[in-house]
Amino acid sequence: MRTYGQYCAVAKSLDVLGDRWTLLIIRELLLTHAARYTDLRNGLPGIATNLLAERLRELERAGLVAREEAAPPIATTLFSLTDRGRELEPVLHALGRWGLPYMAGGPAPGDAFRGHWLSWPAQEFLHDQAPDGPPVAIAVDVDGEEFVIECSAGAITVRDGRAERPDARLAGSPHAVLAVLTGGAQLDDASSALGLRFEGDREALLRLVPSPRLASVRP
Amino acid sequence: MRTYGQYCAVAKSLDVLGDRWTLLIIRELLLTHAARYTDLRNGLPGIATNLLAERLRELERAGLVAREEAAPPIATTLFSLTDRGRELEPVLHALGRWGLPYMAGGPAPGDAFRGHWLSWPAQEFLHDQAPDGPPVAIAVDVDGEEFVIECSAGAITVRDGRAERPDARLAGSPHAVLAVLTGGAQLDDASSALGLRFEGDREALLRLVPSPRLASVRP
DNA sequence: CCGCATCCGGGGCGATACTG
DNA sequence: CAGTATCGCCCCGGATGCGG
Repeated sequence: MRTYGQYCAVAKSLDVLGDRWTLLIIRELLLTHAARYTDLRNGLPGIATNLLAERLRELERAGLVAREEAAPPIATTLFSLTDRGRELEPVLHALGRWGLPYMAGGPAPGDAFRGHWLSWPAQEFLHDQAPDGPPVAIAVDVDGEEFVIECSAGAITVRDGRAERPDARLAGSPHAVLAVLTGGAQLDDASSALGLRFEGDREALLRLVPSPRLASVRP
Repeated sequence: MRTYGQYCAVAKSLDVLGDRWTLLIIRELLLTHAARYTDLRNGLPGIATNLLAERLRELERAGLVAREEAAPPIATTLFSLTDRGRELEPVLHALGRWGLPYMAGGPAPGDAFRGHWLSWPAQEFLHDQAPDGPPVAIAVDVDGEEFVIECSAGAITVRDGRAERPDARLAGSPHAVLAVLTGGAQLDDASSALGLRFEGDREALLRLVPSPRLASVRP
């Protein structure tokens, strides 16, 4: 990117991050911790393959991304954030929170969606309201992509994949699941109005779901 | 800007903010509260005038910027942020904090500088360590641009212009002043190594300057 | 298959000139 | 003062090819 040529911290940040797709690549690496080139392509629908390669090179040169060549039997390349790259988490969180209102109406026609994009709002908005209770696991199925929200002793973790024996199952559109996760819709309202499907232990979910707040995604 | 077409809050934010110069225009409006077109041009050295006009139109359409035509005797246009635009303050703060390390070496050759760009670090890093003390005012002169840091009853305010009877005067390069404001350099070190000039009540400044911390700009 | 490199068309961007 | 007009150029998007 052409530099702004300004002795200002915001401009200096944008000199590094301002190129198209750069911050979304950071998003993917923050959400996945370590990803192959193909994983990144899949998490960034719409990116041109040459741009992804070029951005990764630039981010490596800037010291935000590390490239790890796996041992011969595996023969693949893993991309991950350096410490300096992980320091961008507050920036991505601020951007995500500011953009939440644009999610309210549901996806625009043609919008792509990936299940793991919801792991940020799950981490950010859910809180364990009964830290002394037993651990719970909630399986989430969004447009066929599945992940698991686990809660134990006050800590929330989100991981990809299927749960073995979840306490509850949540399934529906991205919009419906997001509305429930951010506290913008009550479970029953989302079921009737947004087609959300819920089964299992109702208490397990209600333990985590926040009360409605300003930053939420309302139906 | 061409939309990313992703149902993700970060991507939706970047659909609005991702164009070149857009976030720097927001920076100017956050720092100046209300600015004329010419003020914005002056605070954004390097921008092409057609781009500034186009960005302002887009930001107005997006509901982030309001254009106010002053009454006939004044005959000028004022641009300011809407409430929604001001909600970007956390985003700009996060970007500024992340970019601080890039300021450590001083300006790159050819870098432009404007005095009011320092008002953010002044607000962010200075704290009144003696809220019960008398009000103080410190005049700052950076490359000929002047502003005033005022402190009263624990609150820090920064404004452009000259102080009538400041308790202290601080003058020097952007790099030197920034290093002192962020706590990266002690006053004496900055004087000897960075050519900082200081006169007046030393206690007035030491009351505000933070102790060295990680996010500071070191010489 | 994975991780790119190359090629090409179109549009965003940069610089300057000009205007009510 | 607050823009519009114009014109290269380079970044970006989309497709294809290619070595390990």
